[in-house]
Amino acid sequence: MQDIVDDSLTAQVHRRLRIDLLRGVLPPGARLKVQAIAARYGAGASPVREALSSLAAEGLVERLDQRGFRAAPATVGDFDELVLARCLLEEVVLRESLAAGDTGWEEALVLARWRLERLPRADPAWEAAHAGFHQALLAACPSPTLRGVAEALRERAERYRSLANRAAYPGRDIAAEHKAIAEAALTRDAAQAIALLHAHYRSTAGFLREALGMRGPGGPAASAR
Amino acid sequence: MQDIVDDSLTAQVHRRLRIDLLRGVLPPGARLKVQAIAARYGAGASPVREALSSLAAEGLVERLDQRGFRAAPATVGDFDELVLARCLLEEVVLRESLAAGDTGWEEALVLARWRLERLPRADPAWEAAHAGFHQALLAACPSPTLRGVAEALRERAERYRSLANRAAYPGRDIAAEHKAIAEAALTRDAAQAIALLHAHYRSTAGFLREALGMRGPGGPAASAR
DNA sequence: TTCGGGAGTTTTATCGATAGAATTAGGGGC
DNA sequence: GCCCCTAATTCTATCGATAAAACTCCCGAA
Repeated sequence: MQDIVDDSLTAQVHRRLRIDLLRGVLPPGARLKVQAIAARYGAGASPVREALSSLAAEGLVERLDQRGFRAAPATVGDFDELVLARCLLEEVVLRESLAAGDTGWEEALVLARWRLERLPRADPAWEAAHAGFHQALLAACPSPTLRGVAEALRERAERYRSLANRAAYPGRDIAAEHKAIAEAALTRDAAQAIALLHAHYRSTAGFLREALGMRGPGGPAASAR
Repeated sequence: MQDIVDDSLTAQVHRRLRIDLLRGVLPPGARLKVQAIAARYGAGASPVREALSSLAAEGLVERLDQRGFRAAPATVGDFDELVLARCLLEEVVLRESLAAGDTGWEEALVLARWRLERLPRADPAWEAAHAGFHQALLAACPSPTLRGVAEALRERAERYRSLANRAAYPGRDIAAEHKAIAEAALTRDAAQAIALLHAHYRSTAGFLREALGMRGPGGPAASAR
């Protein structure tokens, strides 16, 4: 048969817009003209407008006074702040996850790492597996709200990664980093896991900033001991 | 012409809906019929629908598959999780704020506490002053994103407070609690400030849970219809 | 050439109308 | 008397149309 009950047009547009935004198809700062989008996704103005409103609330899109919407801009400042926010937030979320994780969580984590490990970084499924690994890491944190925020921040970060399309990470062994993080997590060594996670993020941030040719002011990733 | 030409209708509706939602005028779980709201706020369906979409993204409203919107339900489970999330999040946000706060931050904090202190709890301006105090506390955290999340959570918490309308806090000296928190913050005693803040939240939570007559897992606080 | 003023052209923000999905109200069967 | 099925009614999800606001571009004055 066909697709699983295509939900509302609004939902479809929302989903597709989000993907295009995260994938960089719609570059930062690009004006999002309602008519154009409506035509592109085969919908009227109402669903598009609704989807854009949601995305604006989520922060992926910006609303200009009386001038419509545009893709959220990407700047060094925003990026650095994003990294900082992730480090600070995941510090507690990871800690709580380690404190509350049970056997099921451990197994899911092992599985997630296995799936990530066996995929080459070039595989299109790698992104999803990577996201899965990081999610599994935090999955046991008892606050869905905070896990949700962490997830939202991860998405924003992935957008930057897409923008620095296929940036290579010379001389870096990401698999090893993930392995180390997973091990620290499984042995419930919170301090170590957090330190490794932070290093992981900061390292990626460094490469990305480089690849994006971003530099100059914007406020360095502050000090998060 | 400086008729502060209220921004777009969508924005107006959004603002008013949010207020009514936070104030409990629109009780948890209440169906939010587009037409009714449109009529109430003197607008067409489009602006209302857009506003509702945003609010849904913000979590104040829920979207039912093909059945419209309804005010986010309020349950013990949600409330407890909210308190937990606030404690965990503000633990780092407050810590970073204390670490980064400069003289200006200190002065703003002192001022905020002064304003709060001189207002009787019954004064309609108390809520705002209270919000101001807690914001001032976190204001120096270098991550606007996390401050924003903290603020969003505070709003959700205030919604619960409204629902437990004019609940008294017998035998509790809130002013003293604020004073202690402010002092710990000003002396940069992070551990102490965090402990006091957590106690402050948990204490309020206890009274609220009581006042709302919430007990039993997931029990709804209201049933609309 | 440079700057300010319009006229003309896009786009946005909203409205009113309309298929259709859902919910409710009735009427028989069992 | 209780439950199921169909008709009537209520709302939601969308479309197409339309003032109003915001850009463009071209032109003439300095």
